[in-house]
Amino acid sequence: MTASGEAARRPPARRPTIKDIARRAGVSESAVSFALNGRPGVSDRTRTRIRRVAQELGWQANSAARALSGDRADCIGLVLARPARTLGVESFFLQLVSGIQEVFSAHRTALLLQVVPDLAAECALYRRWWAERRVDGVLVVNPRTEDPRPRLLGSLGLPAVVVGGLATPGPDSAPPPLPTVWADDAKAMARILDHLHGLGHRRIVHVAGLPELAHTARRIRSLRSEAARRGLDTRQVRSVTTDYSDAEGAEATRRLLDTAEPPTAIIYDNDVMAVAGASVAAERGIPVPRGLSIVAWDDSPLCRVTHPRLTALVRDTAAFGRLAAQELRAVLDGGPVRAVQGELPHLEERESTGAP
Amino acid sequence: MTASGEAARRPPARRPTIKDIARRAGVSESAVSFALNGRPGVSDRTRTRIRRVAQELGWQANSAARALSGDRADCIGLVLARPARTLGVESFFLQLVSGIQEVFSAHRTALLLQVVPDLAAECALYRRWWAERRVDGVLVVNPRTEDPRPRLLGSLGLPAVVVGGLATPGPDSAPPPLPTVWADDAKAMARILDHLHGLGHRRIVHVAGLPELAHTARRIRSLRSEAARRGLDTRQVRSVTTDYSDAEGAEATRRLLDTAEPPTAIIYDNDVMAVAGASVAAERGIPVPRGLSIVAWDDSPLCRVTHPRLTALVRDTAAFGRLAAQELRAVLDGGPVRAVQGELPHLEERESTGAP
DNA sequence: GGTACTCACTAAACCGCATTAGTAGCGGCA
DNA sequence: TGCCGCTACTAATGCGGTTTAGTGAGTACC
Repeated sequence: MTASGEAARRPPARRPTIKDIARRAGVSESAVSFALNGRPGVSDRTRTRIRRVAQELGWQANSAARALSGDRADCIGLVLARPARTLGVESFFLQLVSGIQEVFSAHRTALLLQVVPDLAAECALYRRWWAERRVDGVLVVNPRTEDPRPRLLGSLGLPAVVVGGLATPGPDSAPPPLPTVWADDAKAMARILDHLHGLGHRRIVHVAGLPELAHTARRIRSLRSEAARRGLDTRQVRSVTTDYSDAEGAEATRRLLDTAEPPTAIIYDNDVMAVAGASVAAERGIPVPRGLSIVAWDDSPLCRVTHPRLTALVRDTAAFGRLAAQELRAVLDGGPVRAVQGELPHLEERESTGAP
Repeated sequence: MTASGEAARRPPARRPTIKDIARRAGVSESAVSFALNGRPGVSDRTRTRIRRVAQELGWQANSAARALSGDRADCIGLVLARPARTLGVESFFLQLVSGIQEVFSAHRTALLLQVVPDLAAECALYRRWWAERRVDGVLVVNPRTEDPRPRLLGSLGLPAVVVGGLATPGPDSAPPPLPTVWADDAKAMARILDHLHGLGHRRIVHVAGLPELAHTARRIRSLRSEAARRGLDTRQVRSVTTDYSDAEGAEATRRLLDTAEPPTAIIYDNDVMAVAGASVAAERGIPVPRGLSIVAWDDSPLCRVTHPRLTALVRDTAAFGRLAAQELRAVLDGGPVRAVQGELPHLEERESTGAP
């Protein structure tokens, strides 16, 4: 159903160019360019006058023209390769984007965001952006254990920063390392185990996310080594993987609770699964934390609205986004390839964890 | 803490231009342009040959050059004016963005996303994008009851589509109407009231979102008129407003339950507040739905992980995004200013609603 | 056989800016 | 007086496309 209206399109105001400024200030276009870009070649008096005229006209450089002559796009890209199904359950991405923006908007650099169905589409998009010179660089999220992206971006020469840990290179020879910002999942996992082990838990299961993601692998590895270090039985302290959805989180919980020796504590890799797990416990009449302790990896309002409230690993995701953005800026400025570590998350102990 | 590495920057492959294609195909640059854009002026034989060469070289038009000469940016913008605090609690935006992308990526048009703190910053950004010719058009979200954006965008001549209902014009004279895609909140509210009233509820409160948003006003108005139509007491069927956060949702619920005649049903304007409300009921030992029925406006995994699961108004947000994107495309193609209606949401009846 | 017309293509201008290569004017200095 | 070097500018070129204005060859027509 539509209601038509008049197009009523008044001719839009013409956007001023440096030519307009030049004419109005009585100087050449080059003088204007020098003046506005802080280049030498004009007197202070003239520079001030030109700047005032530009201000009056509300001039802003045409981004296309600037990109064409300057060989920059003043734009960076972020691709989200995700099945639509799991999109937007977590607050993670908007927070991250928000942090990224904070840094780049200060540099008049825009953020191109694209959601694609899978990794192949993501790679194709990088190729296109590169060929089109759409972006000056990209932020790569969700690094995988076998990741084709570092190799591709390296060969294209498209500056990139990997967000969330080092992507493990693919099988064929050594790809160029990409600059990275990462969180210390090992220490975070150790922190959680300290907490649970200290409370007396010996049967602890980690309901992890997608197995192909690098950070999932890191967390699983870390759980195993931390368990070993504490002399815990690795059949009773282990990880299972899911697709991050509430459905699989609940399903995994049911399966775990149905075993002969069910875990006394479960660590969920995101907030949604943790809440789903708590819900399964409630459905079975298992008291939390007495019958089952629950930890959520990543805090959110969700963790605070359940009963009991969920103990959660709190990260400042926006800060992580800022860090990633700063690193990409540094790389664009010709900085070295580095691996920068984000701040260590802390465990917010709430009522969902206690002695078994 | 950082670990340095070698810059190891191999000289990136040079990106091919039409000049390269022209040289290799033995024709002029104009011929290449004609051939690749489907313009007349080259024979079919030559056209095919040029296309093959372009393919071989992996050529893609430099977006800046095309934007400069074609006076388009092949890019649309979306600004999110939100305090960082309330960012990303709802799944709404990523879903919307995902739908928008689907349409625009098919047209090789990119999406520029920016998060800003407030409306003033949003307006400033529109001005800048316009002056910089960064975008061909924008999608305006969260229309307000008194909204400066239609007037601004109209005066700039920056094509725009308002997502989520007609923005009520500001006080000073009539601003140009903007094309819109909207959801019928009135019918949706009527549907919810049908359900609750049919179950026997007479004291129904609507915990709404931010009062300055146009859709909040529409829902409040609609609740009032629907209540009147059914002869319900408007002191017992009413709305209260919040900032959408779990905290205010919980707080509002507490206040409501503390009154002499507490509501027997509450309608929450988002999923997070609904879950928070359910949590407050649990904390007070009020059984849901026997002691309190709960409806969430917008479904999400959250509504399915609580106990009992929440009755929710289900909208296909990605589809709404697609619709908005299609409308903006139409406007960019010179279509008329219209108000297009999205599909009517449906009420998913779950266990959180029942007879009082 | 000359003119008109079409076809397939090339040359050149242009989009708005950055940058490089001049150039005019002037003071200093031998 | 002539030359140098500096300042403050202007002219011209290029970025990579699109588009307009030619241009030469071939064909149709009288």
